[in-house]
Amino acid sequence: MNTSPPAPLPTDHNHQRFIHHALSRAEAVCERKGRRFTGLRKQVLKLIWANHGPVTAYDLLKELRQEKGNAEPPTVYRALEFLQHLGLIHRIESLNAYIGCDHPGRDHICQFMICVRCNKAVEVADDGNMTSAIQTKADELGFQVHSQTVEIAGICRSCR
Amino acid sequence: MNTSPPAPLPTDHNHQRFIHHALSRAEAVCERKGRRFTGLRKQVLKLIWANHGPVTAYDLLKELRQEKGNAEPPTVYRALEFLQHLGLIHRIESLNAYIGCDHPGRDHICQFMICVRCNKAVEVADDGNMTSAIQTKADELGFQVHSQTVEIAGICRSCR
DNA sequence: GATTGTTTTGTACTATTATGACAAAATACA
DNA sequence: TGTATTTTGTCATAATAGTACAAAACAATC
Repeated sequence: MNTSPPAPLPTDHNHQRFIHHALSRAEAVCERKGRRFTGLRKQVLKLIWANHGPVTAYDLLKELRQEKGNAEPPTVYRALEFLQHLGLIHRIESLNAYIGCDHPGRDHICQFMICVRCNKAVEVADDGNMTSAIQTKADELGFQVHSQTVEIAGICRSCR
Repeated sequence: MNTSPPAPLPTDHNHQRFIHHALSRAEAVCERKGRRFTGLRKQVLKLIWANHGPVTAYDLLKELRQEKGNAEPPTVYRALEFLQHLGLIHRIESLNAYIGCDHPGRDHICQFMICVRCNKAVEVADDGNMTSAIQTKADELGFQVHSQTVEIAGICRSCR
């Protein structure tokens, strides 16, 4: 995944602003929850957003090493865990990869459509249909839902 | 996962018959698709069914070693890949584990409810609601669905 | 501002999950 | 039976993830 450096897309300028926005949002979330948004955590979140798609922990590790010379796996995994707990990023199970969350802040359900061609993943804004279908099924079974992993693989519009 | 030996449940006798049934079904599927249901593949499928829940590849490797003395990872992974391609087993991404398929034979969508307490996973018989919710969303986005991963974590009825 | 307790980070090490490559064996089939 | 194909064995290594403990940074209080 993402073995090439972040592509300088036409939208790159926008993307910069987007990253910046994500970072301030993150700062606010940390503030609100009384957690520290340390340099390291910020750096990792920034790297995640700088990648135009899901990134693996070891991709991030490489990038972190380029930026700060040293870094070991636990450093990355700890930052990822922190960010994930705060809902600032999501882990995509079927890719062993991480991606920034489009609308963090409150607890939310998330679902991804993942393009097998361009490797992009988009977080779907659920209108409630999927979630309620799942909930209905769970209720039938007497199953108490804690969390859900919904990852749809296929070909995205621009790759068809 | 499943570090303890397969528990001799009260239903164990039924379970034996269940395993047997799964194996003959598998044989039929292979027949129909012109693939070989070799001793090794049968053995792996049997081990999967013998476990009362999702099993990891390395769990299977251990068990395989006990039964036949030698075995290396590729042996297990190859068998798993084969079985998965034929729809005889599913991989549960969020657990890095495998489980027998309840109703193999035709291509089908599958969704799991996974209990975080007892580690059992049940394959949900989708009545179409979830799938159609996903399909609707995909259509909106111009996304062509290839496969889906739906894994709901929580507490099952008997663990509540 | 120094002291102390807590949180975060660095670092070495290890565990777990998965694949590549190639030779040997088994099987299908002409 | 001989030959092509598929499957398996085996060794090596890659990729992903976590433990444990020391050092550093920080927060809170005196």
